[in-house]
Amino acid sequence: MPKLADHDQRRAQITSAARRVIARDGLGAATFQSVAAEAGISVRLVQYYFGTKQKFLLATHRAVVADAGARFTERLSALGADPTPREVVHAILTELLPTDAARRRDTIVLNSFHAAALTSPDVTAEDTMGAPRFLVRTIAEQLRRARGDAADQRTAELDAELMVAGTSGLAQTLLVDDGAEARVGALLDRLLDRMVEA
Amino acid sequence: MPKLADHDQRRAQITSAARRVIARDGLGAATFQSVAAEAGISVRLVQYYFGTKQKFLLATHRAVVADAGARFTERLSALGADPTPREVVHAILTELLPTDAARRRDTIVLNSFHAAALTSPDVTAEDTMGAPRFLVRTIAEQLRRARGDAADQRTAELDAELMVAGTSGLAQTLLVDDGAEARVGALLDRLLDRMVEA
DNA sequence: TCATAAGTGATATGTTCATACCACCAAGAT
DNA sequence: ATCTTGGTGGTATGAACATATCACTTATGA
Repeated sequence: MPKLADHDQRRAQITSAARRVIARDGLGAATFQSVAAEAGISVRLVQYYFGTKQKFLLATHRAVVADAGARFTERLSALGADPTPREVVHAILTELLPTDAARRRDTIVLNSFHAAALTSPDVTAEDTMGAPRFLVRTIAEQLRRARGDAADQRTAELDAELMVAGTSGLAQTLLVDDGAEARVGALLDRLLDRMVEA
Repeated sequence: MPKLADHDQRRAQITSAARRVIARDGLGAATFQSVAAEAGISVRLVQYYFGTKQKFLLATHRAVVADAGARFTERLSALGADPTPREVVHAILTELLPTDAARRRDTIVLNSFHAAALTSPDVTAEDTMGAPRFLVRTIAEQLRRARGDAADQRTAELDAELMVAGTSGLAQTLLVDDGAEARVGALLDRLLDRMVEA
C-alpha cells in the first residue's frame, strides 16, 4: 500500500490542536474549521481521520484522559521507595490541581466535557466518574494504612471521597480566582492535617 | 402610552424557559429559536426584550443567581432563633447541593455558565466568585463562633474555603453519580464532624 | 512501469443560527 | 376619532457549520 503518514501521530497532532482551541475558546468553538486552522491542515483531513464530529470530540476527550493518567502513574512512581500515606495522598491531590499551563488547559477541557456530558447522552457516567472512583479507592487505602487497624472501612471511604471532592472544588477555584494560587499550598496542607489521621 | 404587559414578568417567563432548555440540552442548545419555542412565544419577542444573545444569556445567569440567593436567605431565616454554628453551616452547605429537581436544574445551568466563563471575557471573575466568597466569609465566622477565642482567624478562613470547595465538588458528583444521593447525608455529617470544631 | 489505493485538497450542499427589517395591532392621549 | 407609540408577528439575510463529493497526488507492489 502507498504513502506513509503515521496515523497515531497525525491523530495526536489534531487532538492537540483541538485541546488548545477548547481551552482557549470553549467547546462550542471547536469546529472542524477552527481545529484544522489551529493544526495548520485542511478541514478534509480532520474528517478523514475522525469521521463525524462526535467521534472526533470523543477521541479528543480520550486523549486528555490518557495524558492525565500517564501523569498520575509517573508522579506516583517518582515518589521513591516506601512513601508515607500522606506523601502518596499529597501527590494524588496536587496532580488534580491546575498548577501549570498544560494542566490548566487540560482542566478546562475536561471541565467543558464534563458540563457537556450532563446534557448529552453521548458520554456515559463511566467516562466521567471512572477516574474519580479509582482515586477515591486509592486514597481510602492510604487512609486505612495511616490509621492502622482501628480504622473504620466505611469512614475511610467517606473521607477519601470528601478529599477528592474538595480538591476538585479547589481546582475550579484556581481556574477563576487568581489570588487562590498563593493559598493553595496552605489549603492542601490543612486538608491533609484534618483528614489523613483518624 | 399604549399597551400594558408587565416587562419583568415577561422577562422572567423567558429566562425560565431558557433555564429549562439549558438544563435539558446544554448552553449551546439555548438559541433564540429553541427558547422561544419552549416559552411558546415568537423569536421576535425574545429579541425585543433582551436585544442581543449575549445580553439575554447574562440576564438568564443573573436570574439563576438571584433565585439561589433568595433560597439562601429564606433557608437561613427559617433556622429559628439562636441556631448553633453547626446548624448554620449545615444549612448553607445543603443549600449548595442539588437535592431536588429545581436545584438540580439550576446547578447544571450555573455549571454551564461557569465553564463558558472560563473561555470568554463576557463574564467577569466577580460574577462567578462573588457568591462563593460571601459563603466562605459567613462560614468562617460561624467556625470562629464555634471554636471560641482560641480560634485562629486564618485557619478558620482556610477551613471554610475547604468546606465550600468540598461541597461544590460533592454537587458535581451528585449530578453524575446516581448512587451518590444515598451517601450525601453521611458525607456532609462527616465533613462537619471533621471541620466545625477546632 | 504502471495500476492501485491511501492521503490530501478544494468546493458544494443543506441546515441552523443571530440579527435586521417590514408590517400590523391595540390602547391611551389629544 | 385618530394619532402615536409600545408591543407582536413573520420573514429576509448573511454567516458558520457538518457533512458529502469530486479531483488530484504519491508511494508502493506487481
